[in-house]
This record gives sequence, structure tokens and C-alpha cells, in this order.
Amino acid sequence: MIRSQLKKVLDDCFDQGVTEGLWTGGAAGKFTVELPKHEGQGDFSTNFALVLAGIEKKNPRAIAQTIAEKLAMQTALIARVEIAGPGFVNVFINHDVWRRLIPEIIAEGAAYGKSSVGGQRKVMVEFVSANPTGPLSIGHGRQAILGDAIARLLEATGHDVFREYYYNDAGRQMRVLGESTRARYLQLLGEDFTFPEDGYQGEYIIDISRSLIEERGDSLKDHQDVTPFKEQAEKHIFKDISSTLERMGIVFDNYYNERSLYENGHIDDVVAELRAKGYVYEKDNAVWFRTTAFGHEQDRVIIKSSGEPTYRLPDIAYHREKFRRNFDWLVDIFGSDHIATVPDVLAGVKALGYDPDKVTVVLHQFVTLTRDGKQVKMSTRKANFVTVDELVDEVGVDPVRFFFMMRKADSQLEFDLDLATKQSQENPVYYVQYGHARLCAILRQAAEKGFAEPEFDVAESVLLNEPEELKLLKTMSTFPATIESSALELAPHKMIFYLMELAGQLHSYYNKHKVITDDIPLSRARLCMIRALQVVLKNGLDMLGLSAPDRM
RNA sequence: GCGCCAGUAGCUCAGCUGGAUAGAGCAACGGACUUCUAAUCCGUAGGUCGCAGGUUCGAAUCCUGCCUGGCGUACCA
Repeated sequence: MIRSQLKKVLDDCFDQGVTEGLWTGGAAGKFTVELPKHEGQGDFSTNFALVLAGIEKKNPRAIAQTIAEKLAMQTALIARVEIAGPGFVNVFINHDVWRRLIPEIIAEGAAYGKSSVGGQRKVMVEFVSANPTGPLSIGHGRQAILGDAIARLLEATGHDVFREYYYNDAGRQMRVLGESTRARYLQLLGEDFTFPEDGYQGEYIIDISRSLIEERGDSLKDHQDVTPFKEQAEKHIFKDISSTLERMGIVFDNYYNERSLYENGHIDDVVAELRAKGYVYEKDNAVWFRTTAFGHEQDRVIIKSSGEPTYRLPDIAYHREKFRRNFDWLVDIFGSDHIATVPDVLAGVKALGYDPDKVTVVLHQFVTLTRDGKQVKMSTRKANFVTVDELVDEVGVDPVRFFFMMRKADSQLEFDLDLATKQSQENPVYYVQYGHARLCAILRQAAEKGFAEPEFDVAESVLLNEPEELKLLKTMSTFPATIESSALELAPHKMIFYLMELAGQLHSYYNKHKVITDDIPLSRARLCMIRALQVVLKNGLDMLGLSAPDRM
């Protein structure tokens, strides 16, 4: 907010200089206002003079001098201006400007930090999308949290968000699931039946078969069709998946079934349309999509010689449906193992006449679990994988959410079970939450000592003069911009880092300065700031789906 | 072989749309509870930003080549 105010002032000074003939308009929009890395370099810094010097072939320090003088005249906003290094102009903001943030934050409350940059654009976030073949794995967990956090951030920035889970209950995987269930069913009934080689070996299949026996006895013993087994398995597993998602605070607006694409004729339709446009041909008894027309190295099969479509075709048809449902922006969260499908789907979208630039794919890398410093081995097919449910049982929802959001999607994520389990000290989740609990404790204490609900007073606010206080105010001021960049870049980890920074500053401040003292005006001023901090921390935690405890 | 991602402190990772002296957490070491909650704080130590070139006023950041790890490269999803 304050940064953009300064940018506007700087732009005005630039225009003024153009009018006065000091420089040409060539550098318009090229200079920036940044936060310097080191203290003593001002609250903000601009490379204005360096950029202009490059274009105008003039001495950067001379230009810096000129612009500094112009800026210094804006006394309402700027306290002083310095020229440093090769020609950086460092700007020191009037302290009152920071302090006035406090009443604004308190007044806005839960709305502080939210914005309308999204312009109510309709955006679909597709995530999880795991087929109901087993409980959600750790990898799905990361995706679930990542997608949910992104959805929340987009909502906070004024997007009209729709959360969708896409699944398939028709393909080969589900058939194998049905066969696995039948095998367990027959084994439970004492039949000597060999388990399918590529079957799902998890314990949960046996439970499902047992439930089938309870409901229907041995009536399915001679049933050759796997459908009832598949349906039972699907029902149970989906229930399991939804309850896992629910306990993590994740709710979908819609579950989209791939089968409907067939039933509604969309699959045939897409093939016909691609064929009409010349992007489809037959070879070796299969149907091929001419992806080479879009710069790919080789064409891809979309219908196998068996007549069964490959995963690409429904994926393309599904994305076409997303476009037809009038979304302005499609965000797909996929595991990095799906990377191969992305170019194909985008080519399909383009071939069908839609704009692939409206699709943003967030690919996240894998998760490894470590315990006692050693990697925990996982494998989906075998029985020894760790499920999201087990993880939540062990460490709790907040740490699971926090840890999955802590890394950018591009990075592999190491989930340290020992660290996440720790109720104390080095666990970053509690570090942030404890900050909030502390603020609540101070406010409780203040109420007990007879302080009224903090009310901002300009005269008193001048007492907020400690460097730690100004630093906190400055950090609070960047909250809205942090949400915005975190949302638009689809990068929840930025919010996590922000919260850790804010909590850190708060803890330092707490240990160095006492809020409630005999100095009533000072106490009142500080309590206002504490209230504002509480708002920011709470909003930040809420936005990421983390709880904000009043006491710990 | 080709494509994508990663390589930054002992470990896990930020920073990467070029900016000034490269950061955090954990681990290590030394301190702070008669105090609004010590789930906290303060201090010390820790680095050839994978390697080599290039681009320019300026490179962890951009370009090229190479090395290492992960994922993909199906008529699996």
C-alpha cells in the first residue's frame, strides 16, 4: 500500500522531469521501488537513477541528486532521502505513515489483506483427482493441501473459485480393483483363489471384502462379473477419501466423473472435431492425435487398437468441458509424474480452438518421509505405504497442512516426522500459532487490568518509536501485497514464510519490550498495535486453513 | 539419448521477472524465567550459491556447455 503510494509519487516526479526536459520518457515503467535487504538503506529504495543513466547516458549520481530533491519535497510521506552506492535512492518514510496503519487494520479486521485484484474472474482449481483405488497417499496429501491453499488464496484476492475433483471409475485401474476385491472375497470364504499379480495388496481391500460378506453373504461366490466388487470397493474407498479430506478442512464444489464424458458423447465429439480439423488419423489399428502439428516430437495414440481410449483423450475432453463451462482460468494441480500429459492436453485444447494460456499447471514434486533421520520407504501397490490419514493421526492437522505448504511446489519435500511431531521448540507451526496465542494473552491481561478495548489515538501513537515497533508496522504493511503475489504466483509457501517472519519479529519484540506497564498512554498505544498484529496473524493463519488458538 | 525440476551453511530450505554486505529454521556452542505464557528470546560459529565460460555499471538470479540427483519419455494413469 505504502509502497504503491511511493511508486506513484516517483512516477509523478519522473513525468515532471520529462516536462522540464531533464530526461526523455524512455525509461517509463522500467524503474522499480524495492525493499532494501539491509537496514540503513531506507524503507524503500529505487533504481530510478541507474535505469535512467543507462538509457540517457548520463551520470547516475547526478540523476539521483535531481530525483532525490524532488522526492524530498513530499514531506507528508517522506521523512528523508539518501543517495547511496552506484546511484540508489533510498527513501525513509515518515513514521506517522506507518503508525496510521494500525487503525486501518483494526477497522478492516478479517478483511485486512484481502483484495479484489481477481475481479471475480471464474477460476477452477482442479486437484487431488485420485482414482478411488485406495486411501490417499502422502503425495496426494501434498496436492490436497497445496490445491486447497491456492484456492483459499485466490478467493482472498477476489477470484470466484470452484474446486473440482476429477476421477475415473471406469478404466483398467478400477477393473483391477474389482478383481482384487473379488479375490479377497473368495479367499475369505475359504476358496483357493490366487490373487491377481498386479492387484492392490493393501489391507483395506480385505476390509471391503469382509463388508461385502456381511451385507450379501456368499451370494456373489459364483459371480463372474466384477462390477459388484468394484462398486463396493469404490463406495468404501470414496467414503474414506472424503473423510480424510474433510478432517483436513478440504471441501470440493464438485466431483467430476470421467464416465460422464462418455455417456454425454463428449469423447466421440472431441475425436470427431479433431478429425474434422485434420489432427487425427488411423495407424496400426489405433487412432492417433497429430501432436507433431504443435511442435511435439511424436504423435500420440488417443484410442488404442483395443478400442479403449488412452488417458489423454478424456483429459482433453474434460478440459474442453472446463472451457465450455465458462471458466476464465483453469488451474490444474498435478504430481510431477503427470508431466508427460500436460503438453498433450494443452495441444488438444489448442486444436479445439481454446486458449491454452488460460490453463496454468502447477506440478509438484514428490514427498519423502523421514523418521530418525532415515527415509521411510513407501510404495502404493504394496501394503507398506503411509496414508494421509495415518500422517494426520500421528502429527495432527495443522502440522500436516503447514509442512505441506512450507516448500514451493517445484521442490521435493522432505517431511520430517520427528520435527512435525514435536510439541515444542523447533516446530515452526507452533512458533507461529504461539505468536497468536501470546497476543491473545496480552489482550486478556490488559482487559483484566482495566484497559478498555484498544482505541487508536494519533497523539499516543507517536510513542510507538522503538525500532522493533516500526519494523513490525512495516511488516504488517506488506501483508496485502504478500497475499497478492502468493495468490497470483500460486505459491502458498510465500505466505508461510511471511507468517514465520512476522511471528519472529513479534517474539523478539515481546521479549524486549513490555506492552502493559505503568505508563498508561504508552501501554494504550502498544495495545493498539498488538490488536492490529492479532488481526494480521489471524487472517494469515485463516487464509492457509490453519487454526489460530487463543491459548496454548 | 531427449524433456521438465532441483543442486545455496553440517541437515532441510528461502531468495531466482538482474541490484548494494547471500538469509531462515534445525543441529552445535554460550547466555536469559520474582516478568503480559521460556512452545520464547539474545549471542557465537558455520558459504568458492554444483563446475566452467559468457552477457554488463552489477549475476545465486539471464545465456551456453558440462557434472550430479529426482520425475517423465507407453496402444499405464
